[in-house]
Amino acid sequence: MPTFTPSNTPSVENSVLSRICRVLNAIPSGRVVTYGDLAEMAGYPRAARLAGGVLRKLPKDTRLPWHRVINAQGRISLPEPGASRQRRRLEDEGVTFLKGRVDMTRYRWLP
DNA sequence: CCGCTGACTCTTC
DNA sequence: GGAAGAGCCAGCG
Repeated sequence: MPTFTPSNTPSVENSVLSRICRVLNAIPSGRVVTYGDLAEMAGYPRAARLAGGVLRKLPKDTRLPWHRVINAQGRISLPEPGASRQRRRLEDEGVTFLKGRVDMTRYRWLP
């Protein structure tokens, strides 16, 4: 979670980013969600691209499970070399890929 | 206020 | 199933 100071009133950091991060932390290991799901669960229906934008700006060393977010097709949207890292992390958590795709019916997290 | 930009999605061919 | 086009939404210059 980012650190806030009462002085700065970040439009992005506070609302969107904090909500996204909260949802992100709630995703169990070995499960995945789509960008659309992430945005919706954060309170921004149909703002899938927004979710992607937030993830893109996360620091490389973040502890957040950013790798559990994939696109609606079950594919990784992150360009290389990130894609390889993401896939490896998911596989480490037990998520299997079939023909480059994640079996959404089995791993998609739906609270 | 305007216009452009995306780790996106959905619908149609 | 893959390509193409049209929505979508908030942030940013």
